[in-house]
Amino acid sequence: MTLKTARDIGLLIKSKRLDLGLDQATLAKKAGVSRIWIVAMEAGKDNASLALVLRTLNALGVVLTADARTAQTGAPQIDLDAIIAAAKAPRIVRKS
Amino acid sequence: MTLKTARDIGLLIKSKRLDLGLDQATLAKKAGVSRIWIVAMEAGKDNASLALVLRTLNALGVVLTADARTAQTGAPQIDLDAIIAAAKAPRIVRKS
DNA sequence: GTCAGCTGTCAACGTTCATAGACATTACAT
DNA sequence: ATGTAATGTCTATGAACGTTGACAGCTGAC
Repeated sequence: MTLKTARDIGLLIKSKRLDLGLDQATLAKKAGVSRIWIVAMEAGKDNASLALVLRTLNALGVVLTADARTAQTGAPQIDLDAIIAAAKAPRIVRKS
Repeated sequence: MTLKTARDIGLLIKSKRLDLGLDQATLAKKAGVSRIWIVAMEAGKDNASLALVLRTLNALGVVLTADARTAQTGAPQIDLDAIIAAAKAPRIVRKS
C-alpha cells in the first residue's frame, strides 16, 4: 500500500485497527494519544503531528518503508528542476 | 529503508535531497515549506505536521509504503492485549 | 584577502494542534 | 423497552507549530 496523503494514512490506521479487533479507545491508550485524535486521524486529518502518527502506527505493528524509486503517478520521471539545480550547485556534497 | 522515528524521516529527507543535488532553500520552495522547517525536520523534529512531511516527500519523489507484516523488533509477535480486546468486543466489524 | 552561497540559530508573531469533558446517535443484547 | 458499548461532534484551554527576517559560521571560488 502506498501512502501519499493523510487520508491514506487515516484509512490504513482504521483498517489495521479493525483487523486487530481494537476499538478507538483501546488503540488510543496503546498509542498514547486521545480518542478524539484517533477519530480525526481516521477521518483524514492532514495536519496531525508526525510523532503521534508514528506512535500510532507502531502501536498497530505497521512498518513504514520508503522506496527509492520515483513516484509512479503525478511526478515527472525526468525532473528538470532538480537537474538544473544540481548543475547550478556543484558544491553540494553528494551522498556518493 | 524502514521508518520508525522522526529522525529516520529526517535523515531520509536529507539523504534524498543531497542525492538530487538540491539545497535546503530549493527543496523548501518545491515542497511549499519554509527553509527553517527543512532544517528542523532534517535534524529529526518529531512534532512536525504530517501534511508538510508528506508534501516534502512527494517533492523528493519518495514513495511511502506500509508493510502488512508485524514490526520485527520491539513489538511482541503475540499481542495478548489485542486478542483479549477482540474477545471482549465481538461486535466490531472486521475488515474481511 | 574578498566574495558568494549554504547552513544553522534566534526572536516575535499569528495560527493551529491535542486534550478533557460532556453530549447525541447508532447498534446490539437482554 | 432498557442498558451497554462504540463512534462522532462540540466547546474551551494551554501548548506547540510554522513563518518571516536577520544574523553568524563555514566552505569553496576568484
